[in-house]
Amino acid sequence: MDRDSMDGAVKVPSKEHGTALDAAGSPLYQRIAQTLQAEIEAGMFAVGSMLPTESELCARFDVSRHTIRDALRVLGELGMVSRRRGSGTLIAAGAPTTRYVQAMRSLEELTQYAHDTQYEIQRLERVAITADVALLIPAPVDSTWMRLEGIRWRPHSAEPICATAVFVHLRFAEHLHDVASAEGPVYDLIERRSGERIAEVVQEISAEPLPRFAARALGLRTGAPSLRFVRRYIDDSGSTMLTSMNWHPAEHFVYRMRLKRDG
Amino acid sequence: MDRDSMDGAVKVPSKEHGTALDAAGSPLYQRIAQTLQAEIEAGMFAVGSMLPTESELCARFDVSRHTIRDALRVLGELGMVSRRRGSGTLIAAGAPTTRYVQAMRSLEELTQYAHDTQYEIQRLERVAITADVALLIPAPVDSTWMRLEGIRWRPHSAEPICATAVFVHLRFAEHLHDVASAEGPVYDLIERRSGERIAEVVQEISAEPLPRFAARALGLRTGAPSLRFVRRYIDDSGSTMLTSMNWHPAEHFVYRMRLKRDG
DNA sequence: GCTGCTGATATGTCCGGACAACTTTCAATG
DNA sequence: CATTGAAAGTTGTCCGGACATATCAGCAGC
Repeated sequence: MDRDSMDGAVKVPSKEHGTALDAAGSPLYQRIAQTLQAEIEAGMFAVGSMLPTESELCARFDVSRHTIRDALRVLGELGMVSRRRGSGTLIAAGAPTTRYVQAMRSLEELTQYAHDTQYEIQRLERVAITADVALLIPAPVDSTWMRLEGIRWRPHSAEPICATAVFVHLRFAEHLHDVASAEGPVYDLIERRSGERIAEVVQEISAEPLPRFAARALGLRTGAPSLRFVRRYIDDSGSTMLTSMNWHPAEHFVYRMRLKRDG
Repeated sequence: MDRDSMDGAVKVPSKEHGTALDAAGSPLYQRIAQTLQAEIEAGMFAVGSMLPTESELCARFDVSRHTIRDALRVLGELGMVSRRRGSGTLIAAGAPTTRYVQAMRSLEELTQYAHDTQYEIQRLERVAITADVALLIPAPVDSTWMRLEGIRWRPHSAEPICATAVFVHLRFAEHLHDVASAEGPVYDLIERRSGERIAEVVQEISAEPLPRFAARALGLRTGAPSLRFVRRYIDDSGSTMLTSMNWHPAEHFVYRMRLKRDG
């Protein structure tokens, strides 16, 4: 009944209309967000349960609904709560999530190939998936996919950067007819022509001996040490659109990534 | 004078009070944001110049200031504009930035070692930096650093995961005296005890032959193929706090990362 | 010419209210 | 018992207004 008995750590002394920075040095909605964050971190609200409703929080802190919504928006951006119309505010995490992020503007930054490198396609064929690549794509053994084989070159260099094998799902086969003369990476071609969007990319990096076809393409012996990248391009439903495999000779390639603390 | 003459692509037909979804299927502020985004991308507003003020946009779209602010907040989250109180809204980019992100809650996810792996320290010493590691740390040749040498084990396995060499800046030497008995990774120890925060991590992955000390620790021959990770932990000022180097035997390790399209 | 003040202007914060859209609950109905 | 439908509750959207605070241009004064 008496709402004053459950006030919470945020003092609002004068308060007649709407003056910023009432008590402390930071805005009211930020202080409310900090109070709620501290209470969630302290376990006063259990993860998985519901936060009090907006109107209850309005009463508790004695502020307008707009101010409460600004505070809840801050918690949402921290990943601590998730909100659903009609349902309420769910406490999603006991602490701010995603403290370190690697961000890139485009998928080209993922591959780290310079913009002026050239891709030479040596082969384009329909193939039945063998057991060794079935796990990598992933796809059922004996299912049919399009397979591209090629080499990537630096502009004025005699040495190739890497050998590649790209497996593309059959439903995109029609978009590959002139892939040899097209510009840019294969996934970009597929995304532009089919209209399907890449929702996620999974990249696996490992040290592997060169398979025969890659060794031949690179002019090295089969089994020579190499750095292998397998990139799966995945759509909204979670199924693989295409998988690219790249073998880099061991001596000539370093993959670099940078993570920054966010906030 | 006549504000109707400069209306922009967003139709607001009926409109008497504030009904959601007036014309199309999405809220008004989102449609306004999309309109402005398209205009910026089309070059109608130059990058580096100022967007019209909130009140001008209110007049143009014939909506309240609150709705305009919601739209500008969307553009801000996309990284296209940056706003400054008293100054105005600066157009920061011609297209949404950082479309793909890899996020992690802690740096332990970067290393991908399971939580229950154990780190056995075999050596702790002051060393003068030699030319071959000077570039990796990076540090001047002949400068003095602390060097930790060790092996990481899976709990009930006879085979080690990797051999490691960690170089720690001298100013943290005092925090390493009982590192052998301490829990958790070295960077975490340093961060907790020194109070200095890691602002950034740079990781380099390459295929390298095993150096002698690592080969001995892993029970393999020198020069055997391996996957090497070099991680630099960097403070706010941009200087390296510590650098960790890890050699994984080629057959037993795959580094996996996942990037999602955001928004 | 430089400094400092003043006023205009822009965004930030906060209040109030109203209706829309969605979810959940529960009672009535078949 | 299962299904439907109404009602209550909750968040989303949008309007109006007011004042606070930061920025900048211009002007007066030294």
